[in-house]
Amino acid sequence: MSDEKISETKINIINAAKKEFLENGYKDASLRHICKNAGVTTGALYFFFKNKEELLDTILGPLIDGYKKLVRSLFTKDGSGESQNGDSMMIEYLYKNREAAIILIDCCRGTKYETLLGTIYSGMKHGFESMFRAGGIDDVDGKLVEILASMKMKGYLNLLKSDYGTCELKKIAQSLGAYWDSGFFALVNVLKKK
Amino acid sequence: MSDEKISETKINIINAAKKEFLENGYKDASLRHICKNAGVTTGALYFFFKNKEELLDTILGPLIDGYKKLVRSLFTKDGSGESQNGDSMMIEYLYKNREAAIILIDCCRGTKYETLLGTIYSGMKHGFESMFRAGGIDDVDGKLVEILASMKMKGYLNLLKSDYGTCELKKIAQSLGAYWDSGFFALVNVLKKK
Amino acid sequence: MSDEKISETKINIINAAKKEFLENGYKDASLRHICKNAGVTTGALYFFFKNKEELLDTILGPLIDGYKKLVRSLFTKDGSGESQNGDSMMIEYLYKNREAAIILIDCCRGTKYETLLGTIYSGMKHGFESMFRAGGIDDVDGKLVEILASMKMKGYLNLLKSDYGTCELKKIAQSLGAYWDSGFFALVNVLKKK
Amino acid sequence: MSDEKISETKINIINAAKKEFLENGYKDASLRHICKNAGVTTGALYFFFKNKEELLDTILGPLIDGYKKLVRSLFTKDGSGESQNGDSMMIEYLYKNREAAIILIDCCRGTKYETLLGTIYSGMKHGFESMFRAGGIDDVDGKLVEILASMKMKGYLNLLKSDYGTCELKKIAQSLGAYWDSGFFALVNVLKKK
DNA sequence: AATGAATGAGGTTTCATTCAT
DNA sequence: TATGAATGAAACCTCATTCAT
Repeated sequence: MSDEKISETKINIINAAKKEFLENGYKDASLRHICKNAGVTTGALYFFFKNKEELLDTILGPLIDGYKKLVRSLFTKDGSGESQNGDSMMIEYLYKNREAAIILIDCCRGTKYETLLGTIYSGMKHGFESMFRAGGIDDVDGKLVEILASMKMKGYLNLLKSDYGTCELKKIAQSLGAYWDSGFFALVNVLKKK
Repeated sequence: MSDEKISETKINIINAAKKEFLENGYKDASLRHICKNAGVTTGALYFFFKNKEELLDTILGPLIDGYKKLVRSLFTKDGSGESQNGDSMMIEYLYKNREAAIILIDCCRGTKYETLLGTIYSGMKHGFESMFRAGGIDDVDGKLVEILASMKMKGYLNLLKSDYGTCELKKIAQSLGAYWDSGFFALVNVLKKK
Repeated sequence: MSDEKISETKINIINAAKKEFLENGYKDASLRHICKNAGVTTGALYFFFKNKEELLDTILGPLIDGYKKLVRSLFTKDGSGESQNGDSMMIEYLYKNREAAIILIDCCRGTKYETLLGTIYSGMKHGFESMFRAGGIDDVDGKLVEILASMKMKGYLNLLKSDYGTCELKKIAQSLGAYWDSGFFALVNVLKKK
Repeated sequence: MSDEKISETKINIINAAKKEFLENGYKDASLRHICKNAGVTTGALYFFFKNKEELLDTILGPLIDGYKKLVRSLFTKDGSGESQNGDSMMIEYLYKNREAAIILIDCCRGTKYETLLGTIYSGMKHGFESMFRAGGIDDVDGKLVEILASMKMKGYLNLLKSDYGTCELKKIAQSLGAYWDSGFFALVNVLKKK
């Protein structure tokens, strides 16, 4: 449908960059290595990308655009933004863009994307807090919420790193959902007794 | 008992190194910054440490020795190595050596300690697998186990990063224990039905 | 008379190059910037010009041809080449080709045109020397002459950088002429006393 | 008297840098060339200087400090700051620091020192304007003043580039002084008639 | 007539490391 | 013990230039 032809070289560079970012993180990724693996010289890279950061932007941009769109659509459907169904849609979406998603979550230390990740964490924490309130707990420890959020994110991350087919992925995601839900309700009960 | 007096300079270097490793990770840590913050020159650092790696070894060595000792003692007491009591002892131990523990878990990308971490993960996974077997599930998905282990480790890590007192730490650890246990049993039930 | 139609693209490139040379000097001028500002790609530039140097040649060539012609005509009219009238004709000529003239005088550090500038300086110095001889001074210090010449050239240069209309320009040029002449004769008197 | 020993290597680097700056200007100066000519590697340069700019600062700093001190002392002695005596003291001072002075005046395009040069030009222009007022001309053309100032500065610059002894320098400076003064008064007369 | 892609050298800077003293 | 000096490789990036189309 689209008649934009993306240069093969550019694709090679992007793929080599993805690999390098995944292996070493953004900061420790070497443009030289990327170019060598892509079979081009440094100058070629700089024909397609203004600098290292724009290379990262090119990889993460589409992922983030889609993510924002998905979040918006989830929020307009139901006010919570933290429904179980939303979770599964999110997982499916991220899984379709696995490499970029892993880079965003796990390989962006020290970049501007840390801020975005922080925002996402905030959203997750708000979700947990409203669930705690729904369970009758108003003064939940902030650090505990943070731990829960980070664990959930870590779960997502490792799910992305796996090689499941879409079907098996759903099963695992459901298993994880059961784990999280039961764990959460147990936690609520423990906290209520105090 | 020991009459080895550790030079104050060495201590300064180690402390500066811990801070730098925590902030930037091992690879992005700059020996120059460490030396500057320690108030010494590079030559001094290289008098005490053969190279950057040995500096990391010095920081992580005691932690790892103690860890191995603790694991051995837990295994000789009861065969599982994954008892609730073992968990809490482990948390307490790591919390006593928080800085080194965080460095080991979170700041060693690309170093030989990734292997050790892998071993620790293996241990955790074996623990989970034996618990699954005890719950009547023999063929649990390896990747699922890995996700559970990584989430638990992430929980530990964030616990270590907090600033709880020993007393509060226990409470949080218990809460997390409840979360993990309930989640786990729910998971067993889900998997049994299949 | 001539039926050579100069391509619009070529003109755009030349204009963009003039601007860039004026702002940054020849050496620090970037062909990329020039092309970007001209709205073409590097390939287009290299279709019209063999290299960066030829681009400069194209800009300075006509100026220099005209300059040589003017000098010849001045020399054939009267032998001095340094008459007041010659000065004013020269100023007018350069003012008509201001951009190129400024580039030649002020933006060619490290290029072959430094040699030409040197030749021009030599001409000016010969003029001064013959004026000194006419004033009865045969052994004037060469360095002093050089300073006088460089100052005069700097005066020209700043005149070119101004935005005077032709009429006002003449007034200023006359003022400067008075300055130079009076200064020169005072100088002759000082030197005679020694 | 002073017991600060400046490393020989540092001196070599500074000398090589001065030469390179003088020949190519600051921007086109190559640190690689400087290091090669100083007989060291790039790393050595960065032991002594934070970056290219600091290398320039080190060369120009003392010159500028002395310049400011001299200006202050001239202003406190007599209010004008533009006396003939001040001129000659300034020339002598600059001549003692010729290389740095030439670099400051002629090799700093595009650096922060352009601002300082601008300030110096402003001072010169103010001096000219007050002289014009003293001569009965209140509305002198700003551009004309600028041309006069730039010519004077160019005279200084070429004086600095010469190889006179202190004694001969004074003579030349006096000759130039006569040139400038007579020129100036002639100019005043021309402007009065209008 | 002009584009878009690619090269390779060189730019400034940071790094871990070494070594004479 | 520790300093200060120096190395050389590698980092990101820009440049003038070339070439197939």
